Amino acid sequence: MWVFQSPKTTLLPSRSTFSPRTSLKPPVCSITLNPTASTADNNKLIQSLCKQGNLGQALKLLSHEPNPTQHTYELLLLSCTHQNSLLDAQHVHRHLLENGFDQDPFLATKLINMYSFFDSIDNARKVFDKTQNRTIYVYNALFRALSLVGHGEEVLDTYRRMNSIGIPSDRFSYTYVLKACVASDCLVSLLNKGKEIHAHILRHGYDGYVHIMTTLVDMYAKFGCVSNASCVFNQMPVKNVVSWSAMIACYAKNGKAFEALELFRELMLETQDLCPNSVTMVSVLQACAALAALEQGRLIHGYILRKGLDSILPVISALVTMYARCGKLELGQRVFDHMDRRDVVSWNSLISSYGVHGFGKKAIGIFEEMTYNGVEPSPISFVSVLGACSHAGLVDEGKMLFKSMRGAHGIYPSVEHYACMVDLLGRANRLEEAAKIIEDMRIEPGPKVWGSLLGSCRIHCNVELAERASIRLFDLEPTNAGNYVLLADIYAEAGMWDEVKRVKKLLETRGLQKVPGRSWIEVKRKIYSFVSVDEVNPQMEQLHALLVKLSSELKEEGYVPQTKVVLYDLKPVEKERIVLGHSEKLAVAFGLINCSKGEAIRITKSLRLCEDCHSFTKFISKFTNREILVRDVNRFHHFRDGVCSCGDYW
DNA sequence: GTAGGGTTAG
Repeated sequence: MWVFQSPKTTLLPSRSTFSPRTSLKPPVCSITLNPTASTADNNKLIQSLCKQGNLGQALKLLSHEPNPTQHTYELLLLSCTHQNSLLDAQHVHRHLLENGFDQDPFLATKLINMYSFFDSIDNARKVFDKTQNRTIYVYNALFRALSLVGHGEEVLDTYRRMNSIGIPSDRFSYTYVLKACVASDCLVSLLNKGKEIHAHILRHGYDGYVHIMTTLVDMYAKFGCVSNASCVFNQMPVKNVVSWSAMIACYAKNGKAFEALELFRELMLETQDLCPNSVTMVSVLQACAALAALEQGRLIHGYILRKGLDSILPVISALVTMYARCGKLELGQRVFDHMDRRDVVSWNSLISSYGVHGFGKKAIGIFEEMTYNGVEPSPISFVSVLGACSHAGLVDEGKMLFKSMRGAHGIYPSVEHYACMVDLLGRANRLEEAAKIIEDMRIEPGPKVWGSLLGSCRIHCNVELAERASIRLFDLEPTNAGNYVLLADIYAEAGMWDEVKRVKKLLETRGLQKVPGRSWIEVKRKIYSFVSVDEVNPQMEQLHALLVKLSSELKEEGYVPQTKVVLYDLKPVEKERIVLGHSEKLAVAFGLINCSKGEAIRITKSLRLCEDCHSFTKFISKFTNREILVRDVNRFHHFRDGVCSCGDYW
């Protein structure tokens, strides 16, 4: 028997000096044979070496110790994950099998966790299969491992078998299986399974556990079931900051930014003992960005500074995006400039910020600066930079970047990337080339890709290609009203009124409705929202009167109403009345009345800006000498002195 | 011995 000793280190460092995440440099050890050392001493020494991060020496000693303990194996496995060494981990695994620990449920749990860490799900499953005494810990470890790789269905199968042999769920199992419902890579929604488990949780009296109920809120949020999520949230007997954050995130992610900000206000006003943290703030910033609520966003930024949350990377990335999406690109850039460290997400935020403002070349420049600084682009970096190329019409640059994905960065294009390319080529009126890209795709082109093509056909009024794309889209997402409306728009523009009727009939028979466009504006920290058929707003009469007056004045300046977007076969004057009532025009009129003269008018639109509103706003900006910023669903339009920053390319 | 919310795009 022998041991080795490091002359300058004590054999057993105190617990406080053990920091598994920091990669400690192994101390220089001199190995001394100690024939009298006991098994207990050796185990202690191996454990101590593991804690010091000296895995190599620990393994050397292991090979000479015939009786390692369970705890020794546990620390060895942990050390292998900290050192990121799958090979060593497998060596320890073999060793413990040979030493009679093959049926130890405690070590089986650790092994499953370890293989999960190394993304080696087959090995994790094998450990589970070979373990006969499956405690709830063993089951939970497998549930967690499978959920992490998206095998939700398998979790639920195993869970059902576990229950059928009389092993009840514990509070941990419930959180894992709820997560499994969302973490499924199969196409069938597991929402109903989630609801069943919800009922189970209530029946078994687990509805008092904050963790479980928060996971439920999150599960409903991820399925887009906002009302179910808020119902669970409202009925929670105890809520903490995580539950509040989950509900705020649910609103922010599901197009309910108003509600997200409202709930945050409630959290601040009505709970004294709960303090929002960085996670909460990220969702709140997302909500501000969605609404282009600049003043609210500034207040939140102030709060973040006061609470010292301004060094947390996700918070800063969300701040950059918030400012850019509120039309303050330069403030976003300033926040970025002040970062003392940046990750790929921070860079992506800035790239997409320049992209939505139409500065394609600048976005490419930042992308290049990022790689020059040694930050590897992620798939989202490419979505951002390709999107930026698309908005700016930089076709050649986009094609080169797309080509470099696989060649220079080893990233295989996903559906999103193909959709960007189709958009890039389609917008530039290279529709056949866009269609060819789809033909040559090695993966199944999903609705995003066909949707991009249809959108481009709408811009360039290509009926034949639009019909081809629509056939696929109606099949892939039969309930998306937007696709039918796009096709009807194209027919209307081509004057094919019978076809317009046919598509509208199709919409009707399928029980779908056109989602009305909505525009909103923030004035003195309050957000005002408009739809074209709004009769509730008390200022509506005044707004209409102003628009009629402006329209006739602008006509003298050369404005010609573009009425081809109206999906009805009406007289020109009626069509003109309809486009004059578009929600963004109402918001512009509201801004003209309620914003002070030197202040820019900032408007957000839920759909793509129509050609008439675009032309109208250009004239307005010159005629009234006002700066008007409109963010539509794709990008920013910055109107000044009769010109738009998009160069009429959008 | 295990658990809950978040960053960028679309």
